Amino acid sequence: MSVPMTHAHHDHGKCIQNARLKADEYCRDNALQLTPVRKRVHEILLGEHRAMGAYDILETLSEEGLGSQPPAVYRALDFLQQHGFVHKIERLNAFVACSNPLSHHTPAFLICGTCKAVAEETTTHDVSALNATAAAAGFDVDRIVVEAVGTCADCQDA
Amino acid sequence: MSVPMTHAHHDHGKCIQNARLKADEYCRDNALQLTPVRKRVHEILLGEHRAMGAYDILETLSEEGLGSQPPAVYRALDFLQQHGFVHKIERLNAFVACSNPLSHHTPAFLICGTCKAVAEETTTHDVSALNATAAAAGFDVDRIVVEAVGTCADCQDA
DNA sequence: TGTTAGATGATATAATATAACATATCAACA
DNA sequence: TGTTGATATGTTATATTATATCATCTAACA
Repeated sequence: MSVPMTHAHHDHGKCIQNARLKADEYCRDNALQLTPVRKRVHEILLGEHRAMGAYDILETLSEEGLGSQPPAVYRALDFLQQHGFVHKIERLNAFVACSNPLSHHTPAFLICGTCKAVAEETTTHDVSALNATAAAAGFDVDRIVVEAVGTCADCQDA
Repeated sequence: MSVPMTHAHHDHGKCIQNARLKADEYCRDNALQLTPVRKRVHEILLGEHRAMGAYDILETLSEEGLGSQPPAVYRALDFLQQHGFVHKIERLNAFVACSNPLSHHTPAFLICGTCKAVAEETTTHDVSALNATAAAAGFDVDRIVVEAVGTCADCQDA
């Protein structure tokens, strides 16, 4: 599994630090503005390591004086998604930090319906199979979403 | 491709008729109530052959005196989803009639971002790959959502 | 006939997301 | 220097999607 479900299974601090550095570097190299709001939204998501609703994020931003209205957070999320630092979990209308940024992958998510933890997997041949079907139909694929909803190991135990 | 993107490519009337009969039969056999609202919602979705928002469906229901408030349509949709006659397209917060009901499949959808047409594919080994990964992580999968967003052949031509 | 289970009616509100327009910042360049 | 253009943010309002809650109805059946 590329990313464990819980914090206990990996060095969370290191993982966050790494993601932050990658974002910094990428934005510098590509003349993108990693503004305070954008940076902070990224950090908040990295810190949680699970799917968060836009309004949950907004609450934190608001407390910190970084914006109090929905557009603030949605704009930051758009930016982060666009550049691959954040994924939207369609099933939950919520967002997670990408655990493997800058790799242009098609992610698959394991979403725990109980605790909302989200594990990001890298898809393998599955996507190419769908791509082939699509191509046969003359369908031009932009983006593929793969989401599995279920129960994570921790929640099964409990 | 299991289902063409447009009406022109298949006998739409037959396809609708078949789906209706299956629903009738299944509900009769399982002592489920295929009430007028439920039946009508199913028909509306079958007739469109693309993803529709709950409030679009509600508008039609309302005109026909079958219910004027959101719960009416959401309840019908819940019922139809639960029994496999309708799928929710998470990406669009919209609903489509299942094109292959009663087969307990894990569908994959090709969603045209332009015309909202939705083609339902049957997934192949892709899902089992994800299931294997999930199992390795001790994750118990309930349901898998596979959605590809892009442009259908018709919209590319135009 | 009373009870119950499933369905619907009705009211209210929650949760998610965007439109539209104003303002600010800052770098490029005439 | 001052203007312009591109990008980001502020602000107000509203659109869109979805659910909670409680009342009522109806048919089956003990």
